[in-house]
Amino acid sequence: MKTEKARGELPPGPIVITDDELVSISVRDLNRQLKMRGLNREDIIRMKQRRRTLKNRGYAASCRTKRLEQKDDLETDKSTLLQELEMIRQENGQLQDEIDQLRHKYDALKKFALHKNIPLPEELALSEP
Amino acid sequence: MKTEKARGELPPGPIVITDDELVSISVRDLNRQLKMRGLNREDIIRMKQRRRTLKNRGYAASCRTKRLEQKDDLETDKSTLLQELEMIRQENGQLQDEIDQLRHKYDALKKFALHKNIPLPEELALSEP
DNA sequence: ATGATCAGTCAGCAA
DNA sequence: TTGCTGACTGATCAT
Repeated sequence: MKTEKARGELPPGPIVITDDELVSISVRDLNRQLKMRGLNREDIIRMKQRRRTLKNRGYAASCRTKRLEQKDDLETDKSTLLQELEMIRQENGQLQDEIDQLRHKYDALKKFALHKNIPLPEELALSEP
Repeated sequence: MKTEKARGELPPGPIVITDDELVSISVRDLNRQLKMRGLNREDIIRMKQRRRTLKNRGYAASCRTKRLEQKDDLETDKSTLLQELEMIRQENGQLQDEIDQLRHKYDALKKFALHKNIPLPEELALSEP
């Protein structure tokens, strides 16, 4: 970052405006200020260019910040998804266990009926693959 | 990218070496070459600096490439995880359906026994919340 | 004109 | 010395 020049109250001199002011001032006001003091076309062009450069400096900073934010977002998304996946995998295992238990009990019930020679209705006698 | 200067076969002149050569040559060889031709200390310093700059240009390119790759990796990881999550959610739903079906059939079997006044063994008579 | 982004340059850190 | 990265600059593109 370039150092900032201190500025008095509008002394007509070579240093007319600080960087901060130059970037924030509107084009209209800038032109007015430039006209108020008598400035070379060269100086005016230089001033305009300095303004553009300062703006660019800001844009570049935004760009970098944005890039970092996007990266952070992606990383956050990723770890969130990983956690979510882990949760669901666990849930999945529990469901599988539940199925196994149910199937066991169902089979036991059928076996009981079979031993007792109790005929089951067709739709209840089917086995589960 | 800066343009590349063509070079003849070691003519002792101001242009001694191309950019490509300058970045790839070893420091030892560079020093040898510089000594072979009689060069100012200034020219030598300039040459060294040019070499460093060229190297930096390459480093910057690597840095950008790397950054892009990492971003791509993150994005790939993310979409993979999303797919995986979708798969597992579906699987989960299927398991849940299976459980519901099993539970229905189990209940039906118990109800059947109840109507027929068939006493069930205790561990088979329990209901599942 | 403004804003964003790329490639190149330099400073400064780390290996 | 080498390699990497943050910040700055100018070029270039789009709005």
